[in-house]
Amino acid sequence: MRESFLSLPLGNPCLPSQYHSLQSSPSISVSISEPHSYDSQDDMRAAGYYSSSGVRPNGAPTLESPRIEITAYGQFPEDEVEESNLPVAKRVNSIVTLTLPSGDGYRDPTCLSPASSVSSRSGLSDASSYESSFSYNYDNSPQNSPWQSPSVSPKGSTLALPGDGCASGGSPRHSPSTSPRTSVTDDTWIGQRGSRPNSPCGAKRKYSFNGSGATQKHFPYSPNHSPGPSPQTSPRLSITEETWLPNTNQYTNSAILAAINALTTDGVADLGEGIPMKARKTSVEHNPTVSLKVEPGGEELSPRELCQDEHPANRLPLKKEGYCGGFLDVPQHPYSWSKPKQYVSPSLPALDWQLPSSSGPYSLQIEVQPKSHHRAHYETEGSRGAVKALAGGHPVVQLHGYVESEPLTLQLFIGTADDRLLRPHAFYQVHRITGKTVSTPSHEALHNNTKVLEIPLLPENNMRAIIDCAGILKLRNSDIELRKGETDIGRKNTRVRMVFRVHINQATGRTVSLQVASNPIECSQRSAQELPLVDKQSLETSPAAGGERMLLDGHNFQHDSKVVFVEKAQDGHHLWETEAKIERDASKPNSLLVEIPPYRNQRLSTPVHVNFYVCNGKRKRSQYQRFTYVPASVPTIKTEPRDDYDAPLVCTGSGLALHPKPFYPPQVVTPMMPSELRSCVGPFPVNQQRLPAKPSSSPNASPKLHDLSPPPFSKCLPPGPALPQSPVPHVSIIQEAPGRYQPSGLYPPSSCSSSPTSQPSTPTDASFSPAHCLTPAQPGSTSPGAQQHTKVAERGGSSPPTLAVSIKQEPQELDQMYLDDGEEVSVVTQNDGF
DNA sequence: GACCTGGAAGTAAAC
DNA sequence: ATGTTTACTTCCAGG
Repeated sequence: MRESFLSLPLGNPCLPSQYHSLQSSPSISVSISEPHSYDSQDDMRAAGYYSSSGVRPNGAPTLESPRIEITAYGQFPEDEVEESNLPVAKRVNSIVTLTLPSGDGYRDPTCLSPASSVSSRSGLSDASSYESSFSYNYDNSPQNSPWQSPSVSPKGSTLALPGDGCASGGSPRHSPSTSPRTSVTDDTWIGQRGSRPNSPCGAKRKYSFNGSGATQKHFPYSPNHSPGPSPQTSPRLSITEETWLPNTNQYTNSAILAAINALTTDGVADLGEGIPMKARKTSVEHNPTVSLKVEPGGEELSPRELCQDEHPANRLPLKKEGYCGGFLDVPQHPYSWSKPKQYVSPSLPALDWQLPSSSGPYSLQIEVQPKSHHRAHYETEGSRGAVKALAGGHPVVQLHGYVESEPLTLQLFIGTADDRLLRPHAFYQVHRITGKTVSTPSHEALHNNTKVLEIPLLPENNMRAIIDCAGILKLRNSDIELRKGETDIGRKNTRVRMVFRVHINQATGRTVSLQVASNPIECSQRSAQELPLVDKQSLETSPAAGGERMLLDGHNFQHDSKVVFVEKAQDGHHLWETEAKIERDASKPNSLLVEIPPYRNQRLSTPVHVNFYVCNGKRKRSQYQRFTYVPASVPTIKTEPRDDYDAPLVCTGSGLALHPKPFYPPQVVTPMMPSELRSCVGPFPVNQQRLPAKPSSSPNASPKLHDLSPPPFSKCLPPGPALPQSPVPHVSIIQEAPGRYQPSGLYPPSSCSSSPTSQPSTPTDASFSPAHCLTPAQPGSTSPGAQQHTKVAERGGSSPPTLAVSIKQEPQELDQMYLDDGEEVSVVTQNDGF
């Protein structure tokens, strides 16, 4: 049973001090503050992602615009938001009051579910975990994230209401079938889940049994959750909303405002946000986030349990599971955690900040990359296991250069893998895996609606962790898209990256934050089976004359696969495109032997960066891969080394370097400031810049779209350039103990500014402002633009009008989407410019 | 019996 | 407005 979730505003109690306040009611206060400090960063993040929108209204001002919207104040974006939606008072009370008895609750859950859902199962598990877990309170979050609940609930809810299932939801949605989404509010909730499900109610599905039937199946889930019958009951449900509310309270003021709206909405309805549906949903969803599970007993979390996340906002409930999971050994257990936690400072950089992978003596590296494909599981499914490594086993992450005796906490969350700056993925959440097969202890925490898995990094293990405890949960697109601030589209947005972070406290009182992102991971069943994917290319460069053969290693290559080389202008316009010859006889499902086509201009004085992709048909393209034509005199370079290219970047860590593949655009890089830097800066930049083409990068993306997009780079922040490589180190964010980040230096505030805007800061974050800026690096960074956009657009953006507009269109192809993003970028730029 | 998986049916959204 | 295709979710079943 899950039980109810309580909302936890807090999230992670762990950090007492800091967070506490939050928890208590912190939120509110927090929020307030945020505004001030608000660095954009945090907010941005928070906002961005989550709900933000609601928030914005409030404080945003500062940030302003664009991004701000998103932000809500609270860091807890989602939660907040949602919460916010609720009026504060209400919330609290509401909690009580609100409780949506069943229906809503459920729905909310749904909403939540999305996010939450994530957990949902997890949640379940969580719970268990918690239990097992022990120690830490972290969050107790009840399920962790509210999210979970949602999921469950949704269905459950539905179930519950058999008849209406939906009904319960009452809401409109109910008609589940109908268009769930439409009605955002309730429906949404309900509906959402339902959405497909809708069917549930009406649904087509056969499953249904009894009348209500439809849902029943859901139960299954619920089963997990609560089998419960009472649909309503399902813990989740209750939890959700109610929970949320309460929690919410804690959250930010802005949130409150939002909440109010939301609440008012009603719970209704919409308040004003104008964004009815989404908003509500959002709110709802958010709420979920917030909520914690209580029931279970202990699980609930005490506030303390909540983990402390950095941002208050972030802190949401966590799951705690114990280490248990694995057996293991692990010395690590609880204790270790605790220590680590210490490190965590309240003001940790928002998850969407770009951080370097190395700084000074420290270097966070992914020793073993995850496989390029990992089918994520839905809340309605059972876990599909932990992400594995290409060669078997699991990804491995290690912090080099750390000689202290204190253990640290390695954070892991699921980030985006598009062309934009790295940020938490709205449609995927990390899922904690426990069991006999798991040797690494971990526990979940929520940061602004983003689940973060915290794993101990122990000196005795050489600060090396085997990531066998992380799965990936897919949230329903309909649930996420309904969120107020969410502008991203889930459709075809199925690539993610595992993002690892570590925060190192230094004697000086500062905290060095490092981040590394893995190679992209395709998470959809279909994409994994059908889309061609290039894991490795034997050549990175070639003389303009071409003619050399390049071996591509990857997946899903077909006899009729084509390899297309493309050159795009920064603005996305196609400058050149040609199909390379493939030696069919030498090609296999996992490899293609390609003859490098001659470049359009045989007289090169400088290297020219182009892209190529493998195409299995109109809509089945791999991501863009980088390739460089060099003047005849320049020797070609073999790919593997990739580092070459990326090297600098690499440092940063994210796997960029490695990525043989696709470039991700900046994003890949993103992890680190570097990326940005890159973009802006010299060497890489160049490449990257070209890469920009990437936008199109998405191979898939239709060129056309790309074209539209403005050149990302242009936007690069000015500053960036200067820093070029060193960047990394500098990039790293250092925050003072107090919690605020200071830029290590490099980044000019200016850039920050942009970022801020773009991102919504979270309340907590606020504190950082300046420093964050750094992080934000993104902002400026070339990609930045994109990133910003991203955020803006995606998250929340309030963004600039422009962005706002753009919003979720389906990308014909993801790439395109991203490309579109590019557009956003442009917009962003504007924003930046204000 | 729980957890993983792979495969695929059913549904909704995009063309 | 309708039919087709594509992508997303939910189920099912086997290991």
